[in-house]
Amino acid sequence: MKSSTGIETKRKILDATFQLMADKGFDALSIDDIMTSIGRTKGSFYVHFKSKEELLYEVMRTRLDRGHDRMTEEIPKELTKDKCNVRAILEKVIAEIHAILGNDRLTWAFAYYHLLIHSRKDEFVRVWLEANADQWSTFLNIIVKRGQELGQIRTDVDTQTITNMLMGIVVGYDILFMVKPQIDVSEVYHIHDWMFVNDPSSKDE
Amino acid sequence: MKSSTGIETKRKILDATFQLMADKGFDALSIDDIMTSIGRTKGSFYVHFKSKEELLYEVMRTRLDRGHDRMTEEIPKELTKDKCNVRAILEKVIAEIHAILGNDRLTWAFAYYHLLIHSRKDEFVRVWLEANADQWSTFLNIIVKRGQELGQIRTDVDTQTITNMLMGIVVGYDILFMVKPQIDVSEVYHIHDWMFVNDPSSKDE
Amino acid sequence: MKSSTGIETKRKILDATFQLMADKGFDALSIDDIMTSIGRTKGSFYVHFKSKEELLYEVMRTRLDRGHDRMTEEIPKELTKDKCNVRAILEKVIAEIHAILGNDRLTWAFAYYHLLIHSRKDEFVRVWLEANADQWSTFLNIIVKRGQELGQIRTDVDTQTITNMLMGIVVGYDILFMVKPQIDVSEVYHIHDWMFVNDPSSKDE
Amino acid sequence: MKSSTGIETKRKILDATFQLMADKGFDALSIDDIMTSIGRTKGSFYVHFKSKEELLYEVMRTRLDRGHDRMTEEIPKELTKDKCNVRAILEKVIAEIHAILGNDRLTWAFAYYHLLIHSRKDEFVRVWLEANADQWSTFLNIIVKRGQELGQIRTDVDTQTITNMLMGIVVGYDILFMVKPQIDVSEVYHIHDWMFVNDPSSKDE
DNA sequence: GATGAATGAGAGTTCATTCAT
DNA sequence: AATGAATGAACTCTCATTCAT
Repeated sequence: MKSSTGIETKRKILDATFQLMADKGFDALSIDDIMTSIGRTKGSFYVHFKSKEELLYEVMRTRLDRGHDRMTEEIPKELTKDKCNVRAILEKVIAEIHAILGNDRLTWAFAYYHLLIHSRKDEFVRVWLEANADQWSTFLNIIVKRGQELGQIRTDVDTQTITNMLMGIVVGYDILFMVKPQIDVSEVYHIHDWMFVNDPSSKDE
Repeated sequence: MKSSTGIETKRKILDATFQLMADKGFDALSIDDIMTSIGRTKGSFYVHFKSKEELLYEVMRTRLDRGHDRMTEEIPKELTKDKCNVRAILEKVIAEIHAILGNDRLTWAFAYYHLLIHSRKDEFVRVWLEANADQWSTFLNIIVKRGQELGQIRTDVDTQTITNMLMGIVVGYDILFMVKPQIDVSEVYHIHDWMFVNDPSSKDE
Repeated sequence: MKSSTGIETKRKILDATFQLMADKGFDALSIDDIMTSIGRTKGSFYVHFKSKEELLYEVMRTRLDRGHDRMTEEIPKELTKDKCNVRAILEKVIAEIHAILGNDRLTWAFAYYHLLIHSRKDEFVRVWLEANADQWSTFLNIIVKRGQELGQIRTDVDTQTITNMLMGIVVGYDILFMVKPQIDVSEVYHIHDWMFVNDPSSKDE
Repeated sequence: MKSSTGIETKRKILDATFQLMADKGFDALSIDDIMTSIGRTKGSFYVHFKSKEELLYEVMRTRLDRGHDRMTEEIPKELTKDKCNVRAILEKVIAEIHAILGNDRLTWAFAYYHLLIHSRKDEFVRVWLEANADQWSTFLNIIVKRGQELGQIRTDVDTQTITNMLMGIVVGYDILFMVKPQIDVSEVYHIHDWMFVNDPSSKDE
């Protein structure tokens, strides 16, 4: 097993790290754990990464950054349409997030909270997390504002506040889910009953 | 300072651990860190605790369990009153939580998420967290149900779902607060605009 | 073997390091080597030193700094005497150095040259070495100048140049000694035949 | 730059190693350092050398052995002349050494002392160093003896002792120069004032 | 000739834990 | 109740060396 593609091994390391991170957290995860799990030895880790820290950054870049980009292109286009259904769009967004997370939901949640904790001692991670949150906030803010303009979303609450609550409840459910995996995450859709006005087409799920 | 009450030192250790946990997390926190911070030496730690693990459990017991008890006695009494204002009660509950957290808000949040992560590898912690969540859930569920009975809280959404959303949004705001400490946590009160029906007395703060 | 005096173990580490340094050099010397040689385990090294680097500095401080101090007190007093024999004084100085080195001559030489090499990458060591050389230079310069004043040392060569040659030949012989341990280091005394003028009482050892 | 002459690359490796040795020492120098510095990769090192050890020997052979050969042919011829000026010859020898060292003086010095230290654990290096010293000693001894025969060099000191002091002071100045690069190495010529008798044409540089 | 992925031994360092004092 | 020396396992990282390509 002397030779394999560098890129392939690197990808395996990134994937394994992401999976294992959720279990033990990044700090408690040893390079030995990672490399053993992909059938390589400790020493060869450093062929692909300069340090464990670099590995973390790469995991964030390749794993957590993606997904967001996929949506920020189409959604804005749909919003500009004259007769658009903001609630439908928002549900699509959330559904797509769910799709991305898929069965890895818990893994993602743990990975994220590990980052959160890691951010305390790592400026780079802290900045990245905040930027990431800002991206989502900006993105959702656009949707909410459009909903208010079209008279579909209530206007008695400030746009940014609604955005914050939207984000808050989504991540909040993640936490509940971490504590009680049997919880029904789709309940989160009920927030729509509250933020959208006179909505005859009842929701499902 | 060679001799002091055992109980006093033990309390100091518990307090210091809680404070330091927020910064570095429980795992990254060394016994040396803790003992140095209270002016004692590493060796004497084991006079008070059998292991680092036991320390964690004691922190949870003495720090995180309390607060809850303080409320679960008075609130139910108020709820049984004929003409009670459920919204006012709920706001009192949240205000009281805020009071408990006080300036340690971030500390609490980090401590909690450390536990969350720790729960992955520690059955004891996992069970405790779930029990803790259940306590709160049960407690809030009672309030919400009473609100619905009195016609103060909307009934088109299931009692437990409203409870879950209530909890979700509260913890969700904590997360947002961890990422962006400049966020206004009191926004969370707006959820009341949504769950309570025809409420003329506008909210505050 | 759980308990011993900290100071005792620390001294053992310093001594062992000095001895072993001569063999393998400081870099090639592992902490395991040192601790095993004194019957302790690697981990306990860090009870006494913060790092391997600190160990090096302490070795320099406690080993290489001493000796010099012993002389710089008496010699100057002797020099101020009206009828002093500078050659005798100089020979005493060199004899005393030899006495300090004793059977550890090779060890000292190797330790010193390891430092020399280490100085390339360690500012602290570089500065220390230069300061150490300056001390000796200043010390010898005083002796030589006094000898010239008294008409005992030739004045056709600059004071500092004589000092430099004196130092040069002493360390030079150390090098020769490293390459060929059978060389007779006491030959170095012949330099006196050259620097001192009309000296009837010839001398070799 | 995929393919080049093997010999060319080998020479590059030898040169780079010599240069880099002075900075970090041979042990601290990694094969990666060397190969990167010449724009090749680690793996190809083993096309040219069997091991790192072999590299060291080759550096010694090709770098440190030369220079000596250049002189040992002409000088003896000059010495046999009836009316030869031994002092002039000796100065020529030293000047030539200086020329060989050139601006690499410090590099040579460090490289040499690394070897010195390396000799402790490597029989081959030890033997080579001793042979090298013997060569120089023999060579200088011939010059000194001839100077004594011609009455140009003092005879009150043993031939070999003068030779040793000559070597000692030359290498001694190298050490001083390592510690204090601002020192004037040409001072070393003053030893001639001492070993040569009634020399009217004084000399400094 | 050159590449670069992989290896495995060993480095310095940290740390929970033990125990004689 | 407190100390601090000692332990040993685990960690991140380095590096000479091998080998399929």
